[in-house]
Amino acid sequence: MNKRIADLNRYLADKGLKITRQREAVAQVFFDTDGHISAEELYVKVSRSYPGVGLTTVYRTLKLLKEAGLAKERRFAEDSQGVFEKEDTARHHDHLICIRCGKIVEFKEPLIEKLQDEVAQRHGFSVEDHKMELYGLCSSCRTA
Amino acid sequence: MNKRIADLNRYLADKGLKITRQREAVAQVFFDTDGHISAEELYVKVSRSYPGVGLTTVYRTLKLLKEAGLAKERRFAEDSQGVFEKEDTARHHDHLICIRCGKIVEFKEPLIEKLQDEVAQRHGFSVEDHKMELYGLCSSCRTA
DNA sequence: TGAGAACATGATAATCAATTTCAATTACCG
DNA sequence: CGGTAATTGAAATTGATTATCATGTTCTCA
Repeated sequence: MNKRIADLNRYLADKGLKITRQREAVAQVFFDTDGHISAEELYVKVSRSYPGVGLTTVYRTLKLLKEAGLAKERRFAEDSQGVFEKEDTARHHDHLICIRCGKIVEFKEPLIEKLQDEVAQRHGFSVEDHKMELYGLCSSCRTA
Repeated sequence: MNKRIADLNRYLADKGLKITRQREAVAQVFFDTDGHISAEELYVKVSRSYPGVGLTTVYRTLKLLKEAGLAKERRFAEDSQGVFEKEDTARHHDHLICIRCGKIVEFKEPLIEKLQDEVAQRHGFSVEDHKMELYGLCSSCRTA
């Protein structure tokens, strides 16, 4: 059915972990979600289709998905809870966030990544990952 | 004595807030600290020179310092603890973080900021602030 | 200068997301 | 199938941060 579910199952098998109803339910709903979702929100969504899955299990499954490289955790505002999004390594992106309405736009800028590598090299670092968030006003909020 | 303490006192006066022993103690120790420090760490440090200042007050003072534009709060990786650093608006910088030893190097790259503005403009955004963190291995950890 | 009003303090309690615990349940290897 | 190790979910716990509140301090203005 789903390539990503298969990826997860392969990861579980490799680690000697088990494929359970709950894990498949959480993963399925997560993979069907676009954009960002918190553990709490995902829990509510999963409960609708597959009642009886606990919040604890949602947290645990998200952790597994991260370990398997299938999900990525983000933390936008400095006070909020973590949110998760599908990891698509082929399409790494950064975020543009409106400080008034909260709108989030994803973008990718290879030139910036190239410069990041250069800067890191200058300091003797190799870059494994990065996080870049631009905070500002979107067009609607600017004219309003 | 200290220009920054004066800045803080001016801010407090403007807001109708009061200059207290505790606020000066926390601010003084904070301004004497280079790099990043958590509220808890600052509390310990303050307690050595000025015993009897509560953790609650350290949190409250750091919040004031942020509001006054004299401190900046950061949250690296997915660590749940926020850290603070002196804000020197004339020298905004980003961070290079070693994922093995935790070493943090600050850097500034005007070219990247120029590109950020361009990307934002393309999406109708104005940029007010940004956060960029590069995660990788420092030279010592790479060769170890 | 001194009294009063407003603000600040600090111990403790409360919050909130996230993790741990643990007894009961389930997957899966042979 | 049977046994064992992994998994589950409810509840308890953690860890960082914030709110509460009675008491103490600062600062204004007469």
